[in-house]
Amino acid sequence: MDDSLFRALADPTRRKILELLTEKDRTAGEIAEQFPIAFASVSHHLGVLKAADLVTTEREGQFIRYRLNTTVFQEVVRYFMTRFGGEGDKHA
Amino acid sequence: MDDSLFRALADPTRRKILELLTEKDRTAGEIAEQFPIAFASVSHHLGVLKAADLVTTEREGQFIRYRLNTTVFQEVVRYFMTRFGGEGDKHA
DNA sequence: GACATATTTAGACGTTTGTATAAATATCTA
DNA sequence: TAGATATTTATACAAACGTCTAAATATGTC
Repeated sequence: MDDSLFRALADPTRRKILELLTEKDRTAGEIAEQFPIAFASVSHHLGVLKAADLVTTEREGQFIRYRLNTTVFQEVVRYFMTRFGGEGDKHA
Repeated sequence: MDDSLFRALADPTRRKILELLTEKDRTAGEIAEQFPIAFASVSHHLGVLKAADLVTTEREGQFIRYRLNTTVFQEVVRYFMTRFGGEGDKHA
């Protein structure tokens, strides 16, 4: 399990971004306007999330669309269930 | 979901500590000797894990025994499954 | 090409983090 | 009480982090 993944999840703004992307894909600007910090700061967070492979990007003209990479989340769930799950998956 | 939890998981040494505690409960010293860093540094990590409620402690004479708090891990799994799971729990 | 919009990159700055050493606290044994 | 062992707390410091402003890059429109 990659270190960058957990470091990426450590910041609350980034987790909020991921939750926003759960609803639907969004452009960088759409994401940024949800937060009280500078666009450049959000862009930095998006870069961290992308480096951790938690999101993917696709250019659409001027815009860059961000999408959740659900595959990685399934790996995270597996990580926790196998190592620390206890009986956590019994009633899943 | 508490912020301290994800911050606690962000450090590789702390994740290693948690994996050690998966096998069996251990005293602070038993944990510390597994790492190349100072005992005091490991003690700091243990404090972070305890503050995040990822471990519990119990004094046994001179020793302090650390134990994994599996309840919190189940909450983490639930967090990921509900928010980002996609179809991750279908084949669990 | 020139200008507007969308986004990232660069550089700076204060805060947090992980580590170390030294001192403090707690328990056990004699 | 004195001394040994186990662990934490205090303090310091370099590295990493989150944020900012300004500049750079990319695309679309005129």
